[in-house]
Amino acid sequence: MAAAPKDPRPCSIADALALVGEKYSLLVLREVCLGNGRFDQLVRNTGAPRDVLATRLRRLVDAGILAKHLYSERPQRFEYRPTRAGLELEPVLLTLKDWGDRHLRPDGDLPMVLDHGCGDTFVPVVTCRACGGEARHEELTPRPQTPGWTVSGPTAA
Amino acid sequence: MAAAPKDPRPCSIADALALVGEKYSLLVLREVCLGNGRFDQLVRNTGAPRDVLATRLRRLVDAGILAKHLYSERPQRFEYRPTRAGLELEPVLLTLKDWGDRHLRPDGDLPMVLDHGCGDTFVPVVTCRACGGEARHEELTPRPQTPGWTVSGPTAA
DNA sequence: GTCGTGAGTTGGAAATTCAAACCCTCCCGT
DNA sequence: ACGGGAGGGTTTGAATTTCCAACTCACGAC
Repeated sequence: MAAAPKDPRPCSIADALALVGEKYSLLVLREVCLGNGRFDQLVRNTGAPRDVLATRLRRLVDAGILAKHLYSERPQRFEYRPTRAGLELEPVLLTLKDWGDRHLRPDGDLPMVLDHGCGDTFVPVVTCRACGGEARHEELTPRPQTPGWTVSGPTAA
Repeated sequence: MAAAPKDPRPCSIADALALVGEKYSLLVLREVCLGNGRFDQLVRNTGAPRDVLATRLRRLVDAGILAKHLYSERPQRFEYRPTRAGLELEPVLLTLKDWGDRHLRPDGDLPMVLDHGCGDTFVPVVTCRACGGEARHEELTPRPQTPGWTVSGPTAA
């Protein structure tokens, strides 16, 4: 019989969400990736209260997702920019945006469109690094590496 | 001069997060996608308080992301399963997991590994539907479709 | 009958969020 | 020198949420 764990499942998704899953954090990252990294821009564009925004920014900087960038000495003025690690969260934003575009906008009236360098409109597809095929739920088999944690069989609706 | 908007930027990311961005929602979806859709499993595996979990489940069902599935009449027992829309959030989970695996586990000690149908370990790559190329930040040009909202130029760190 | 299981609901204390106001440093025009 | 204004926050107190433990209700098993 499997152990009856008291703590939640160990999981990189949970760990990632502990850093960027709080309210506004991903919206901050969105703006910062768009190049709108100043405090007042972030307040306006995300709608976050100023104090909450200050807290989130500290956390994201501490986590190495954003960095403060001086754009003016005298008066000292900073701008937040994504670090390498922050930019690597862009796939999360892209897939989330795509889901929202497809499921929350039946009219097809998108607030933002991305153009890809190839000349076409960008639509994300998640593929397998090894074979290049699109990720389909039925072709993914989860293998928990921690004893006591299981998955339960057919996962379709 | 651009308008000075009072409301936050209209955005599918924000709209999607309004549905699935609350604490535990994506962990619930993770478990449900793994096939662990029963209330007590969700409590144990996500760590969510029972009342919060009940609230989240109602919201996700209302949003059409999960559906209740009767697995036993007398006594009536339900299980939550992802709908089509819920399964289409899997790319978000996959990219988030990958980020967590790479940035939050320097030891390379992953709590879960996914096997792909192709026989290899699954690692997600986000590609452009049109050209098949991997999405790179510098090759994506955002074009806001709503007047008054801008993006500010170079977005690299 | 009493115990155990599954799926929640209830009640109150603790932690977060929110909005508005405030502060500080500098730059500018007069 | 003085009065704005902009940028980047901090403070304060009220409104929400979260958390946790305990409780409920419906059954089935012993």
